[in-house]
Amino acid sequence: MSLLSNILFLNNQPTIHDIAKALSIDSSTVSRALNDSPRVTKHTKERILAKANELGYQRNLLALNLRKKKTNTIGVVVPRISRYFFSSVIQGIEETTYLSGYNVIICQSLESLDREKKIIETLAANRVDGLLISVSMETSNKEHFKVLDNNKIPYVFFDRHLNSKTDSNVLIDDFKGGFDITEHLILRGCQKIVHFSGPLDQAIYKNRFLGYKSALNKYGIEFKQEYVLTSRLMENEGYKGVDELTKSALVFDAIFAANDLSAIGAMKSLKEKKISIPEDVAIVGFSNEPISSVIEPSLTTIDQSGLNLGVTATNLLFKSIAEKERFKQETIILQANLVERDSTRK
Amino acid sequence: MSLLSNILFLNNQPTIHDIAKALSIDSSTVSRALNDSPRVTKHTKERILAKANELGYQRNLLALNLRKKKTNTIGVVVPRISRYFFSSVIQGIEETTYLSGYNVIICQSLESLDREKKIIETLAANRVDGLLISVSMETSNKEHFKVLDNNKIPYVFFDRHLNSKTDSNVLIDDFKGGFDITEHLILRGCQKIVHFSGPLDQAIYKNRFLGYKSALNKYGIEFKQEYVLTSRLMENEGYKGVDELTKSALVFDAIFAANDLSAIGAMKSLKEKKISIPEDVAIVGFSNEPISSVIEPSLTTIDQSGLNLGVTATNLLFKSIAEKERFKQETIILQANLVERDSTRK
DNA sequence: CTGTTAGCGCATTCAC
DNA sequence: GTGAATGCGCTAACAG
Repeated sequence: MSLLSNILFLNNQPTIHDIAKALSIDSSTVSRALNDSPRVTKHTKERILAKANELGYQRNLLALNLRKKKTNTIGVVVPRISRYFFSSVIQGIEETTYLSGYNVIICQSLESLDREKKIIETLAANRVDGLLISVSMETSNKEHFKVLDNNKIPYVFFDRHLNSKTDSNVLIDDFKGGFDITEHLILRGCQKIVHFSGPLDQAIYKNRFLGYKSALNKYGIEFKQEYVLTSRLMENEGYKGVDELTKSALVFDAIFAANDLSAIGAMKSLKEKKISIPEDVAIVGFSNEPISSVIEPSLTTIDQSGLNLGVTATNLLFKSIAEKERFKQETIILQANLVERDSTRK
Repeated sequence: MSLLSNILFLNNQPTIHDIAKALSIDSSTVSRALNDSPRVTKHTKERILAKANELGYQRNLLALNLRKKKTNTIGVVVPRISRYFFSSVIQGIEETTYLSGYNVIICQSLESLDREKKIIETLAANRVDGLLISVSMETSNKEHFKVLDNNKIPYVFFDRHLNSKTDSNVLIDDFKGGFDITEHLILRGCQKIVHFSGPLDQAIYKNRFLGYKSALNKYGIEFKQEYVLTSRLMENEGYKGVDELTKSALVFDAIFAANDLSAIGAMKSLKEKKISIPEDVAIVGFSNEPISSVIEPSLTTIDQSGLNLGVTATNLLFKSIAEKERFKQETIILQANLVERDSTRK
């Protein structure tokens, strides 16, 4: 029999039927034993567990999930995992899911709408129980979320959202962040503040921009369009932004960059041009990238606490999953604080 | 009928049977049509597709994969996605899988053996077609890989491996890297080179260490144990390392850190202590972290090209998956080049 | 070209 | 406490 079972099991992964056959019992009993059902004798339970171990049995989650119509898995979609902000959000997500036994599938859209579409379809096809997403820079509507609605898969936007009250969102107060950071610069004596902005059909960049304008307005500083440089906020765009500024001979005494990458790029360019940042030009970024404190200790930023955001978003999603039928949409806005790295500056 | 179908489909995700019933045909025809089989009339194909669209049908990959015994998915396990090196490897992996229609599940062990075990079990239970892994710092044997062997799931180690010829590995030539970097320091006049090393039961750290020793030997410099500081190479450990060195009053003129994090930590500490790095102490890291060039333009590193590593590892895994039965183990060693960031140094 | 049948691996109802 | 039967959603062999 040992030989027979060896032949039978050689090329196939063992199933509950295999272990049932080997023990001359029914597979349903094996199933119960493996799930530690109280309706199975201790004795048979032990025999089954021993056999399962012997055969190297590993339960098939595909079959289980198909049967249960639940995967215990949530999908996470971010533009790029290499961005510190997103990996810290993921950290928060995983901490939360780990405790409740949920699994996480992490996907990167790489700022491409096409990839985002494909990812969402795949996740829906894989029947994830829910979805956490921060949309790509190319995403401005939620057509491709219909698949999720059709399949009743709940989802929560975090950080990068679509500005809709009918969605569930966990957000940073970007308006206040933009306002605070601009005010901070003004109070330090800056009057000609350049703003490196992102795509304005993206709610977060629009709100940061509006915060910027609002602060200027409060202090009676005239808003000038030429002080706003719009890009996709990649590092090289921050770099080129400074180039443009110096070439155009526009006078400026501060830069408020709408994200960390562009701030870093700007910093590099200023350094190369030997424009002394602490004295002549202040840069303020929108980030919780810790590395920035090394690059430029005087860089002031808005700390977004990705960890907290991740935890909050996951819990909101869990709530939606639990409520199942017609879950109520909800928007949570977290406050982010201005962090001045180097308080010795004037 | 429209009402009936609405009631029927309200709470459940539509299946091929639903669309078959609605069209009074068999589900197998629907299946064929959805897979664009040539054995279905154009006419019925169109009817089916229209209906599928109308119902918001989304195929269930759980069922498909269960049936086909293939998931078209590979698992990737790394210590931390936030480490630039790993996220660049992932970049390479995704580029390769994207082209062949494979999906990727990314998991973080967070340097914990326990988590690594659980992750591998989950991936095995989910029947991934293969696995790419860079082990945690706590991993020194492959007991927990038995599940994969039992289920005939091929796997390839990249970067952090277990030094076994019976595995498939895609590696960096760490010995040569350690040698090159040490030689580089010696040729620049350094004689008292401190080495920040990692757990020596990890092949990569051992090999970097052996490369270090070998270079010292070549140039007739005596190896001294007190010049080697072993830790888990986190940033704060690099920081504390320098503290220890200055406290112990050990004379040194260079540091070779076995990874980027500890190099960054060391750099910070030196900066704070106002020890002029370019003149008195040289630091050399083992990394392709691009940010380091901003932190300290004079930091020389070994460039590991994570992208290339990811591509190579994925292709090797694909080969193993294709060969299926008794795939041959293979080790590929990639060369990494020394990159001197600031060539103006003496 | 389309329908019938069977089964992937599992859990769950209903019997006994 | 255990077995028999059924079905999750899908594809593939076999008919016709």
